[in-house]
Amino acid sequence: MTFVPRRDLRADLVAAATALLEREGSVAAISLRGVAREAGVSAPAVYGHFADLDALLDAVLDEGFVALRTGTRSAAAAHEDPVERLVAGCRAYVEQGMAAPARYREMFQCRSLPHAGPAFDVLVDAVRACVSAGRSRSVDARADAGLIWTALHGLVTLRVAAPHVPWPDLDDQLSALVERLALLTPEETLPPVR
Amino acid sequence: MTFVPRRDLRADLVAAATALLEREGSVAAISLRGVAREAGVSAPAVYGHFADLDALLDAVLDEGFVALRTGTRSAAAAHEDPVERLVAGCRAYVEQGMAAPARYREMFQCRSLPHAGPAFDVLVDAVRACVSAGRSRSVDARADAGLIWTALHGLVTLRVAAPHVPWPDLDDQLSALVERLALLTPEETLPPVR
DNA sequence: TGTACATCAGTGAACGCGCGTTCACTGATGTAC
DNA sequence: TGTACATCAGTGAACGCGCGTTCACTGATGTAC
Repeated sequence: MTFVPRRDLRADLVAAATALLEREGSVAAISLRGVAREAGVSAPAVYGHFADLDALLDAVLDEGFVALRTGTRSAAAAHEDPVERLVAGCRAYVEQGMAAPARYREMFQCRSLPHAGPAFDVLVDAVRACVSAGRSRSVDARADAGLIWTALHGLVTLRVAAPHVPWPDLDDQLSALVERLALLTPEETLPPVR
Repeated sequence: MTFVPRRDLRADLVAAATALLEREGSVAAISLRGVAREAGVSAPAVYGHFADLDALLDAVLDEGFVALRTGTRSAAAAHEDPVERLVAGCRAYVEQGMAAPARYREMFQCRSLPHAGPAFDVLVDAVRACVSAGRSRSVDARADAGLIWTALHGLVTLRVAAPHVPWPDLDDQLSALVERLALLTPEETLPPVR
């Protein structure tokens, strides 16, 4: 029995394609030969692990969805207060997106967004928790969660697209967006709903 | 003197590339030969009007910026009330973006966004007009305009990216975003600032 | 322990294809006389 | 009005290139005896 696998070429290929994606800025600029070159392997070697280039790129984007989901979940889980949970989750979403902007953009392009539904429900629940705690005036948590997602998506993509614009502090923008769109109220204003 | 120019191949090429862009979904999928084919002309004919494919694509995106600017300006100009102006301009922005989604996306990708500055100032002024009329509680019009732009950008790109999601009514979302992010107040609540 | 063999991940050469770009050309349009 | 010519937008053939994909292969690893 060997505990030292020589190499996980499949993972290396996904990593190479991910690096290439950020360097080139678009999946359309990525070639199977280019990924193989980046991974230090011959082009036909790719076929041992993926049916074709599309399957490899699918794996890259799937990894992005996993990172987005686990990142936001663990960030939210680190807080007890529902408002802090909501804001922390949103911040993690933006950070995950901006950490790999080209991958983030491609994830939301021409795909069925298979992971979107459950992830969005988590956001809706986070808003509902704020309402239950008397910290949000929202009367339609699902609709307001949609506004928040929209704004977070805009925050990631617009900042990455226009890096030369003198943007305000990211955290200030994020806090303002979440506070206003989730209709958050100062902690002391409203008593919890009975 | 002839008033019937036989054909404006330059305009035809830009139109062909624009159509191709929406069909393919990405500038990276567009080839010089493909554009020439779409325009019914040989590939070398392109060189009579553009230095290369990049110059042609620049013309396509420039046309997009012009459409975005003129569309929002004329929509805003149709209203007297500052809140109506702001909302109408924002709605026109979203409509222009969604009318040519692939072009819109590419406009905000890897480019210096040359037209962004002045266009953004128009938005800032629109928010300021609401403040002056006592219709907005904003204390930082520039920052709040940044939030609005962010949200509008997210609205266009997220809806286009996730068409299968059962989105709420576009106008409802747009109104809610602008109202909350521009800190608009009901007309009768505040008297105009003196 | 040593030898023969099966397995299989990765290689290198080859293919056909569409690409960007060049070049000499053609043929319609406009002008000079 | 008619003829000769200059202009110039667009053509078709050709080039070299990187691509995706195939194929027979190689050589290291693990197993059977």
